[in-house]
Amino acid sequence: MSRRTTRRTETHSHAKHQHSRSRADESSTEPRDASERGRIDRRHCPECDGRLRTDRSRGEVACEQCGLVVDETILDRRPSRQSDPTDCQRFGSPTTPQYHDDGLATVIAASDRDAQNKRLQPRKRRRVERLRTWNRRFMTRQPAERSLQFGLGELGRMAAALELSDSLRETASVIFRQAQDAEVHLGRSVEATVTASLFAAARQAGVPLTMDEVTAPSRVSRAAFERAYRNLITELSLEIGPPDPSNHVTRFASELSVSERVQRRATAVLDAAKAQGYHVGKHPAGIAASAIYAGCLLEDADVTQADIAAVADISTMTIRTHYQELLDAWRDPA
DNA sequence: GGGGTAAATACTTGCCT
DNA sequence: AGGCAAGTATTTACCCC
Repeated sequence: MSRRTTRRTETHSHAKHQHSRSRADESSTEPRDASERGRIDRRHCPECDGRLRTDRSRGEVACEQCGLVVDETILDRRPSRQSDPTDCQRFGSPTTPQYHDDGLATVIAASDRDAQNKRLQPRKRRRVERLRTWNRRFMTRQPAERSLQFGLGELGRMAAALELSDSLRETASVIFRQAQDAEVHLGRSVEATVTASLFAAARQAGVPLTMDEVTAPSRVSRAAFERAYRNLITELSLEIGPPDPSNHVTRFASELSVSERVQRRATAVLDAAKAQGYHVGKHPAGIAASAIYAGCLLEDADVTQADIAAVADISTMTIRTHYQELLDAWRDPA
């Protein structure tokens, strides 16, 4: 993996920034920049507050000061080779970590015609057939390459079954490749590692996905998955925080159609509690639901514990056990 | 409906074989 | 890889205000 990814792994917590920002970049309609170094971004680095620079040729937004890559999925909007035949730097499709050969396969066409679309001579045809066979064999010859190909295929299948975003799938692909490089799954099921990569990517991106949900479309047992996940975390030393209840707050709030003020209160209460680590080891949905209830009390909203418990799929008792402590944490920040 | 207690159950973790 | 025990969190049943 490149130096860029190294920097990224150290700052896993910025995964969220990548996702939220890439969309903004793709939809950007600002004029192209002619300079080679790229233009200065309006935004600032989330880590050191330095200036961000967009480098179209590399397809990334990076901090000038500390080098943190905030986004490496932006579109290259320079003119394509079609509009400038002399520009050999840009040709073919963009590369993607989702395929074992980065999407840059050399494929010998299946038809028996040459570039001028003329039929090949029989002798030449046999030769092309032989080349085709060997090309196919070489592409997936090494076992590692084969399991990579299989794994990424599985990953795509599961991501589709779980209806996950493309960016999440890309993150999972990168994690799976790192696992492959580190030989995490030697002697273990590739599928378990795939499932674990997907789950790790979801956790990093703050996507509320439970262990049961990821293992559902997978053919591995829950126990095998858990082993693979633990191995993945330790071997790649991924830093993954406890599941973040904040993601649930937004969802529950909209399902309950509570006011904007209530939601803001709930978020504030939750942030205070998170700062004190209150949420660690507790059911994220339970904490989120309790924060909403606290928000409703503070704003005098007419929502019962039972209403919230129903949308959060938890018991009213859980709300009662948490909301007082959440309010205490909010009133008396550490 | 809100608030509580006690017991049952679920889940995690560490340890052992 | 599986079983067990201990600890913690959550749920259920039930009560009172």
